[in-house]
Amino acid sequence: MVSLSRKLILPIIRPPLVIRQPTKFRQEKTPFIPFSRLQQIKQLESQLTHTLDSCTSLTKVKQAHGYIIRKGLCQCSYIIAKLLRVLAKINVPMHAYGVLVFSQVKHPNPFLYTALIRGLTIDGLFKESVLIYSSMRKDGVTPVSFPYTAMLKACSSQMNVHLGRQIHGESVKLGGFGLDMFVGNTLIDMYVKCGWLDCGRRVFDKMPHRDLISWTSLIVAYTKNGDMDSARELFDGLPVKDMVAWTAMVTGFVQNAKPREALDYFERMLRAGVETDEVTLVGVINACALLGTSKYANWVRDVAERSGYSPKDNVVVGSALIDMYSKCGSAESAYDVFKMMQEKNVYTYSSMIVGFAIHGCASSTLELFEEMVKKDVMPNHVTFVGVLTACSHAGLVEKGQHMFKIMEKSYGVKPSYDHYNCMVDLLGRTGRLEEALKLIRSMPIEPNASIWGALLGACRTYANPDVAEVAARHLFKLEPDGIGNYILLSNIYARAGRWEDVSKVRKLIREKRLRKNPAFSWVEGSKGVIHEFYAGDLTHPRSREIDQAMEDLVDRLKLKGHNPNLSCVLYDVSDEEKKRILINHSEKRALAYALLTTDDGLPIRIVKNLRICEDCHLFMCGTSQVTQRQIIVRDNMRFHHFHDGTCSCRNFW
DNA sequence: CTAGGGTTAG
Repeated sequence: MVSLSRKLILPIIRPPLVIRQPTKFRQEKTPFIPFSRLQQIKQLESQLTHTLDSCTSLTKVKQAHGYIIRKGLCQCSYIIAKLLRVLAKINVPMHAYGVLVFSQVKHPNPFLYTALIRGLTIDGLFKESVLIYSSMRKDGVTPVSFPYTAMLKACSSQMNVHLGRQIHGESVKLGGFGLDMFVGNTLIDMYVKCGWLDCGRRVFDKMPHRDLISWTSLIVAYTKNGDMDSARELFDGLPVKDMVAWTAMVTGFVQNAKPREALDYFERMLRAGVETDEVTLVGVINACALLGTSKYANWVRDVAERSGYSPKDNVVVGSALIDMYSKCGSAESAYDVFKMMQEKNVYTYSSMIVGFAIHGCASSTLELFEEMVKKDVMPNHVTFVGVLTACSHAGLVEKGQHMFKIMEKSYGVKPSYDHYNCMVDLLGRTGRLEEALKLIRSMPIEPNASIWGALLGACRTYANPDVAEVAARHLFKLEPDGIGNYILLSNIYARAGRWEDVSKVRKLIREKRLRKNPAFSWVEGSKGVIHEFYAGDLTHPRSREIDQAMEDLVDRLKLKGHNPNLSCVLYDVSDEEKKRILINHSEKRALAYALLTTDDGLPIRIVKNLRICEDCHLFMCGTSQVTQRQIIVRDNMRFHHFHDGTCSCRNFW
């Protein structure tokens, strides 16, 4: 008891970063072998390594093994370990042939055990790895850290913290390297992957020597947890920052939807003279995709080209660029990138297919799908989300149903929640609400909140409070705190004129003390400066001018017969107050600012975090007519291209 | 051996 409590109150030690030293292994006692034979073996080993490396199929590996046996080296752990690593590399399952070859070695060394454990882990054969591990323990093999790291990784993939801890304990007892950098880093990673971040942190704090990898592991753990402040704190304390650490910060901000911070870190990284590679660039490209502005899109493409990563010969950068351009509102630029790419894989095709789909280019989507199949690129679940979405936007119900029916039979893609979602949307969009409900009830998997949400959304468009009530009942059970569901239901009741039900839902919202997310929009002003507008926030330095521009615009719209749609305001306030709330919606203020500051010929691109409301949608239509400016709004759902009084979404969104 | 990455609708 005493020693335990003393252990617990040990102060946290934070030794300085050390540059990694080459690991020292204990020398095993080897039998006497004449020098000439030793030289011969060495030569053979390097020759065999080379042969194994060039194996691309199981047959070739088997041939190589035959040769190894003939040369009398089938007992050599080094060579057999190499063989197992090659099997893993060419995706041959370990359990049949690999285990057989392994079992022929009488005294496997730790590296051979490690290779087998790793291979089994890749195949997801956890029990088998544990078995191999215990037989190694029984053999009393000279302890080195490799097999322990491999086992910790296996435990992490199985989320088995308990066994991981035990194995770590054994590594401490046996070899005393329980907190060396490899084992420690893997242990941190295991804790983090299993959601035990604080334990990971404790290991980090206890490690006597840490390298950049320890630091980066933990930084990434914090970013994945949404805790950018802790990540930043750790990162700031890092005396030497390399490309990977910087990239971890950049992508961390991207994953937490903070594109401007991501770009800020990227610039600091460049200023610090750190090199970038394709992984960094993908992070930066994604940041620009989040921003959704064309200027940054072109800028990052230029950066990529100049750093030697052109979409022409880099499939990862190319695919990321396609996704970015379509999210920045330009399916054309996305397709330009697509066309110039030499290598195209499933990511490339899927990105482009989804890109066409969200821009409403259904025929291009379907053509591209055919092309992909013809070129033997196997479509996956994401590809089908794109295809079904395209059918949905274009009202191609039969085509969509057909694709849904054949996706598993012809392409082996099992319909998932995402696909059912698309189908509910497809049916709901054309008003087939009962059919959609029937589909949901026939699902082999339990329908989740987003499925019922898709149905509820369709009920809003078709003002069907009866089906809406069914969907809402399930939704309130699955997501009791989802404010959006209550608002939707209330709007549906309102449109059906069921005001008593409206007030019932409003009361529910009040009782649950739910609050709407703050809405905001951003727009690119002159010189690529991005301006953010929050709903009702009048702190922009040019607020006065924006107000003036807004008044002018409202007057011009009134002349054309555009009136505010007061039913978009869910609060019980006077009509005047409703008008005031509507006119302060963030996208309207962003629009007024853009009209004020940008050139006439250019399209106005607005990005907003929530779904655009009906009143703003109408307002944008009207403005595109009276000003003859093209307006592109990206909301959290899709793109709206407003042109001369109409929207590309055909008023379904 | 251990750290950063590309496609998902409404």
